[in-house]
Amino acid sequence: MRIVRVSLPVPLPQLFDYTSEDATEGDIGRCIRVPFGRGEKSGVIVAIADDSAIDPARLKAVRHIQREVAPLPRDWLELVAFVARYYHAPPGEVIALALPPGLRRADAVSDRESDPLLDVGDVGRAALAAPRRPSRALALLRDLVALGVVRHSVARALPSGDALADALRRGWIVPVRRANPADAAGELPQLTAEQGAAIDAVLAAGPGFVPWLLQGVTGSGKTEVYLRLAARTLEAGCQVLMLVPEIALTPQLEARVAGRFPSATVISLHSGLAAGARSRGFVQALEGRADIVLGTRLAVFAALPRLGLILVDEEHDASYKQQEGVRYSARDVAVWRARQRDVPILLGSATPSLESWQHVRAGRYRGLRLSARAVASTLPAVRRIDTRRVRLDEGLSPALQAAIGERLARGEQSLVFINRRGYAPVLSCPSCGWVSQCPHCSANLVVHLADRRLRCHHCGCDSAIPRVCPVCGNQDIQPFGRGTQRVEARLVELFPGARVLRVDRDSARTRKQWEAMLATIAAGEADILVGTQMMAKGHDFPQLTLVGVVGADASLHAADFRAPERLFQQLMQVGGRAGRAHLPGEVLIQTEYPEHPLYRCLVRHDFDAFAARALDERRQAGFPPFTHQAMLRADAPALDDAMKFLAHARRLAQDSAPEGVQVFDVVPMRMTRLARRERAQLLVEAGERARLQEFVGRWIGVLRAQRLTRELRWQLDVDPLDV
DNA sequence: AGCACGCCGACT
DNA sequence: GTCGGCGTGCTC
Repeated sequence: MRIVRVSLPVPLPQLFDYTSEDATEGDIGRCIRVPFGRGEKSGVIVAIADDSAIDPARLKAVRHIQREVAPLPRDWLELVAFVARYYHAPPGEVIALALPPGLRRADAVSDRESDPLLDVGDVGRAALAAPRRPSRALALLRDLVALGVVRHSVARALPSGDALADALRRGWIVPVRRANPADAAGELPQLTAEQGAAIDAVLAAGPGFVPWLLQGVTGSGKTEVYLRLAARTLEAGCQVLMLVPEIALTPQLEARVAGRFPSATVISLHSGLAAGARSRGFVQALEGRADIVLGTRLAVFAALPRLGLILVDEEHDASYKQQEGVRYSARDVAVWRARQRDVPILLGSATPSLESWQHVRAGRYRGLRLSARAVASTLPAVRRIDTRRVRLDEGLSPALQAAIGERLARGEQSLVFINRRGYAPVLSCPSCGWVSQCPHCSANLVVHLADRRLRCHHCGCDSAIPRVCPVCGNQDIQPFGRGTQRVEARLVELFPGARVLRVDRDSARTRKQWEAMLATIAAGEADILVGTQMMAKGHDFPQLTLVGVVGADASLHAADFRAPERLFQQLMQVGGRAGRAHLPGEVLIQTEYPEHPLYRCLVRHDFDAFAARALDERRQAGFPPFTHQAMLRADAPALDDAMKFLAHARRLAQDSAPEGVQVFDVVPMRMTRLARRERAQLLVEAGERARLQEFVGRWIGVLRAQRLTRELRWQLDVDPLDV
């Protein structure tokens, strides 16, 4: 009789012990079902022992150990334990987030049979090409079993008759993705000198852990560098983990990777997948059958026995940070993982995060540069339009209008970038001062004229646009300010013959709509685009030669110390959309502060100067990356309750805070009210990460033991992005 | 987190 | 006399 130590998805920091007749060390890492309280739960075995600190009478027996799937390897359990430790989350919660939900259930075999977990590989492809006579199919299936391509249990479970076709229809057997013949036949693009140098540098450094930051301007061919390095990794028999910010926005990348490696198994992992597909992909990675795992932040938790290289594309992107539950940064976890597994990691971006940039300056990461565009000859010309002394027409300056007119005459595309969707950010009554406030949030309801609604962009609540002022009855209520819809409407009036296309979260709600829009733009069936930051993310629009930036000044004076970094990144990314292929691009930035250093750096495409300056400011102000932060947030229906809890937490912190750890004041959050709850926060900061970690660990332990009033909730955010 | 137990107000 | 509110406490 042995003791199995189990991590369960409950918000408790400890492990739970159970008895088992037959458990062995080989079961460590296996999914398990155990009785828990009145019911039953699934977890993961993290250790096997001979005795337990718990009274033997209280120990319950294991229900079922999932032995059909390979156990999760040690390094995966260590990774999960690290994330739990670093982000101060219960280990079981981290496992719940890292494992596909379908897999964790660990039910009996019947469950697995409905799950398509198999991949027929090369042999399977041959089998599928064979005539589909039932007897022949069954014989082939027997061969596949013999070759170890298909599992016995599943092969046995197949009904007789047209077995193979049936298995395929039910998804028990999944054919390997067909190679894109065009890509496989086509020659590889010629590398630029810089691309070649970057690849050589990474290869020369060998297979061990080296963190690289690849800084490459838009269009410089970062993806080609990733693909060449991936190819070398595959040749060496290793797996590649490639993280991207949002897979929905990058359908071409998926196709490009799959097309480039026709004989490799490429799987994608993201939250949009159906349970079966996600489990299947995870198991393929875990059993070493997947060669390339391409995915969003959750893919950083894929188990990869042959891992040889990690790639993080657009490493500065905020979507790598999970903003609820366990608030981990997939980019940071990826770096830890590369070190743990002693493999190289390449972080790529045109506009690196200041954190990664500072790592290069300090010599902790090695820098690589791609400063020349691989296809177009030059970077776009960036110009400022001083809007202090010009008359704007719905936000559009005469110079921008003229530039759009020129593009129309030449048959080229223009993009007006305005990072605010809807028609106008607020509806207001000029006579009594009423504004359209959200009843649940400290935010204004945005006017959506397209579907005649007032909508809150934070809680989603929605109401009809009133005809008269709800307070004084004034009939002359006005939308103030402007968003994409309003600019779109004006552009239609100004350029009657032009095809104006609005691209924002409202017009491209689904992946299908988004892809349709990309196709429309690529086919040249739109002349003027009006778009939000959706348009800034890595897409090539060969006919786009003008980007006009409207309303950027707003973020110049934002309270958040990261606002300038985000603005610069965004403008550089969206500017990069202009002028690829053979047409030179132009970026026009409307501003009332043409001499602002941020814009001056932008005009020169000088990320380095911007970063150096921003980092100096951060050093002087004592902000990250020169200090390390953890944020405690609380929310309740009434602000006072949240503030009181945090004040209590603050007293506890001050009692135990060591030297070098600074505890700030409790303050309401900038957007205090969100969805009927009021929120406050408490910042803790330290010069040394380890010191902060150690202190926060003890502090959170004490906080967990506090009893709370019913409606109060709190969470901890290590390395918060918004402060 | 669930999910029990447990002790006080408005209903068949 | 009961249904049901959510405070409190436990889960190997």
